[in-house]
Amino acid sequence: MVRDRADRDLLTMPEPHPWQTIRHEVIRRISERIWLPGTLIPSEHELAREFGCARATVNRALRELAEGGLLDRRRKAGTRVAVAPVRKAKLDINVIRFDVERRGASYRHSLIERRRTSPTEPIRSRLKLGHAADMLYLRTLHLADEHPCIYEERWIHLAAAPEMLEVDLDTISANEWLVRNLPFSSGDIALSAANANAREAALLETSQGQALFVVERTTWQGECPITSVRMLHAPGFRMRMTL
Amino acid sequence: MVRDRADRDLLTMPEPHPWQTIRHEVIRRISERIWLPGTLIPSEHELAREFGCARATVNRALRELAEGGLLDRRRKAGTRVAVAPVRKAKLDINVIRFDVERRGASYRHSLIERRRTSPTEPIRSRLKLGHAADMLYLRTLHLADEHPCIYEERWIHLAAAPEMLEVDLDTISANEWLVRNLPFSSGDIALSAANANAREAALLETSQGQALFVVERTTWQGECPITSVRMLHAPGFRMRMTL
DNA sequence: ATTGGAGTTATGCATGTACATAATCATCCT
DNA sequence: AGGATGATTATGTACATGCATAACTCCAAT
Repeated sequence: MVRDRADRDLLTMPEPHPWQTIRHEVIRRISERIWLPGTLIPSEHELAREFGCARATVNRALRELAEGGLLDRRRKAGTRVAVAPVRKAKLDINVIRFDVERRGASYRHSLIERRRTSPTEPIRSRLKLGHAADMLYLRTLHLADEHPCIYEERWIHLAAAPEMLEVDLDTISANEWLVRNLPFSSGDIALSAANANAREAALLETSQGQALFVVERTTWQGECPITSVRMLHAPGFRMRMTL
Repeated sequence: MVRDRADRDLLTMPEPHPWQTIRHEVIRRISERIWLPGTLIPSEHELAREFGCARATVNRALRELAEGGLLDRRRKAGTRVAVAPVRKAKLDINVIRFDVERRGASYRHSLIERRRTSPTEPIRSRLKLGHAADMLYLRTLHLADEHPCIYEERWIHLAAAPEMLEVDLDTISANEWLVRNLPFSSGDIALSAANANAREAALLETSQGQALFVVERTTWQGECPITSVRMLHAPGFRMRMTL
């Protein structure tokens, strides 16, 4: 049998499902150096026999670990402990309002500028739009407990989101409207650091030159770009994630 | 049948497996607003009938999408399109040397300081070590094509990695040695931005006050902390990921 | 010696069945 | 009416089986 209460309780508590138990046990054997990096571990068949379960159950556990980067699997070659694991960290991309409210603060946003125009060259190339396109350019300040926390500059491709012209952006932020109404199929994110210029510093109530955490995000619906946004976070912001 | 070449080729190419085809098709129906946010989608049974496959196959596709945050699933309640999707982005955490070499640059690192000492208070609390512990403190500069790209300050818990005392840190960086020899079971990461102080600016060949991208990472083996590191990235660094 | 198969083997996936579990809904009893 | 109860239903998981596919081994043919 797979379940073993005595062992179970010593580790992280409730793991009712066999495949989770197996995953946990494999992690244990790797982190306690029972199975060394680079070495072959038993085949799914053998593990299934050892744990007294079906091969599919072992497969699910090992597949998850391989996706997480801890194992290397190749057909016929078998499964080995990753030598230099490329670990995968998962980052939650949430609506800004939720992030703020989850920290127990009150949320408000303020539209600074709203302009219908065609994109600048860097934006055009980032969105892979060959010719001038009809776009909405927005500058928005997000506040937590009335303190500015994010200043964002956003381009919205009106061909992808024509309804955006009718949206009352004082009631709902473009961020939230888009997330709620245009689930995107793909996107990319770039994180970096930049010094605040005079205008940005004033908006974020800090001083010029202050290091700001920058998130740039572009989202697509298939081949069609939806929006590209640059978000400057107020000093002190930290983005957390777990491995 | 599930496969449909004509549709297939218009999207992202090779998707030989039914469950991937189904996943893709569900994404399409959501992003093209055929299935609106908040609405119930057909049950696994119905979809299995529609796609002419087993329920388990549908289940796998939907499970992946739920893990990615695009769907909300609850027993009996059924599956609905997430209203305000908390999308999950995956970030690859690689060995620094690999990252540099993958960009086509030559890698070198240089040990600036190596000291056996007990940790400062902030480090002690971050590692949840109540009393003074025996640790190794390292300062290292990582270079790409002889230009500094990362300056790191690292604490290593010697109880977790006693072999570290014997390692020749000019031959292999602590980063790489640890990844190769102590596959860890868990860790946390915090990303932020900071202004370079005089010493950091000098090491990274930039000017004081320059905004730097900061990665702080702590790793654990079960309950036992292994290492905590603060990495300052040279100006211009961007961390990319996809949704 | 190198190339080219054929055989073998481990993983990857699909299927049908079965049972567990959670949530919802209708119903019955007080 | 209101609350407890049991039926229903969709998802979550497990399992046995079978085939597909990739890659390794080894042997034979050129």
